[in-house]
Amino acid sequence: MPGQQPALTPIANTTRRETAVIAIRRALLSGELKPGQRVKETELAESLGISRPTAREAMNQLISEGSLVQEPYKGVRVAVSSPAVVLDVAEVRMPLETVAALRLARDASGEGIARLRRALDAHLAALSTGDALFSSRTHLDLHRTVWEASGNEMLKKMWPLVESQIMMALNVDQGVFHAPERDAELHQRLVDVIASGDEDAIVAEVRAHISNSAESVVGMMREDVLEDASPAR
Amino acid sequence: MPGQQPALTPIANTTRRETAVIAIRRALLSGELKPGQRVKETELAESLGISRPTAREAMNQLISEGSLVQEPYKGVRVAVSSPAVVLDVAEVRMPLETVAALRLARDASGEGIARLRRALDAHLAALSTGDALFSSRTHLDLHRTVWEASGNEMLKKMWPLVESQIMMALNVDQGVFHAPERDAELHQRLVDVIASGDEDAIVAEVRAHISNSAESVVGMMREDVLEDASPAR
DNA sequence: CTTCGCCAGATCGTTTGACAATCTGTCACG
DNA sequence: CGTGACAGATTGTCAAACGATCTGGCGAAG
Repeated sequence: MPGQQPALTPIANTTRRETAVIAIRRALLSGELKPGQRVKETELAESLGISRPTAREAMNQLISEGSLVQEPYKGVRVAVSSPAVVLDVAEVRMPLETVAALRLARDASGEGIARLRRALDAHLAALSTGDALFSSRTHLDLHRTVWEASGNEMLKKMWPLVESQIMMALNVDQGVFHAPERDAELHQRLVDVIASGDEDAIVAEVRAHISNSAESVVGMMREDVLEDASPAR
Repeated sequence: MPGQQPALTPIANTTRRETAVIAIRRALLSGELKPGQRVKETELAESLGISRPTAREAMNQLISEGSLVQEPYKGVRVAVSSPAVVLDVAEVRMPLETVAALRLARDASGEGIARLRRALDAHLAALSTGDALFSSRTHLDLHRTVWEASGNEMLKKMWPLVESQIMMALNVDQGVFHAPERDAELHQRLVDVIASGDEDAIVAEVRAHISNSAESVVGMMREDVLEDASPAR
């Protein structure tokens, strides 16, 4: 692993299906597609200006990632999270993101940490714009960098599943309360601890980061239930 | 969670796509489809007696699970494992399967342990038939039971990704050496330790089970490379 | 009033057929 | 030998049609 990016990278084919997947993801992240909402092939195809089979393929991909949920013959809906699921995700994320972070910390080339620093810079910049949608994306990018830069192929394969769950949690976060300064501090600290190489500290920080985040989201969800009669929702 | 299975369960629709997925999985597990082998839509459709789009959907699902690998416009191949990947999978499996096993052990209803016992019985019975393919399937069933009976929704979602990697490892195992008695002993012990409720022992046993299995497969792969000139391959 | 059966409409699942897009290999020419 | 053109193979996409399934509404019977 030479740890250097080639100056010229191959131009990748982008299929219309992939473009559709990206568009749907954007709609999910922005809240245009809402939890529980019905997603019909024909409508989606028309909205995106693609054929129905292509829409279907894009939907199938997001179904496999967990952002959409399908029942045969009954259609597709946007996945809905719940406090129990958020806690399940956190339970799985803690050990996995710890594995990833430890691999980053142990990588003598420092390439992974450098990538993580860049992702942090981007996230901090996004937070300072006050644009919640933009910073949600950089937030996801930051965590994805932890998983991908770990170099563990299995973690890379698993990331899309995890991302879709985090995306749902971020939607809850955005919808209720947003604290950019707090977010910046937490992620700055996470990256600093990983870069420190102190493995015990990394284990503890990753755990706390994820656990606190999940508890926060669960708390917001439970407040949502209490004020479910709100006309704004 | 009442912990009881209803006497009558809804009749599930099985789409042709799902039937095709199952058939392809069987071909992968049996070795009919070999690592690195090209899988063409038109041929697969003809072999399975389905239309090309349906074959395409089945393939896409297996691509998302990791059993098949796709490059746009260049086609699909059966995924190939490698020592590095096997070790990556083990690194991820150890904490996750530990989480699952601990949840099983902590479940006061004992339902998960009962399911696991049933899966073990099935696996032991399969091993005693001497049919390697059949026992590969029950082996996968047993580990899938650990993940699914844990009750963690995220683990359930992740299982297909893990299963496809284990399936590749089992193919290596079958192709080289098979030790039913050893297999039976290892899985009997794993289940017994989980059922014992001794959490430290569970952590250690799951770790050893997965780690030793991975090292064994890696060893076989490396022997394969050494004798790669063998005409039987 | 309740329950059941029937039917229509909507949508998903699948098939057929065609064409566009891309890749790969071969051949001819400079 | 290198380059460009072309053909063939396969994938990606589209259009259209039909089969399969589900859901809701309505009328009839008890």
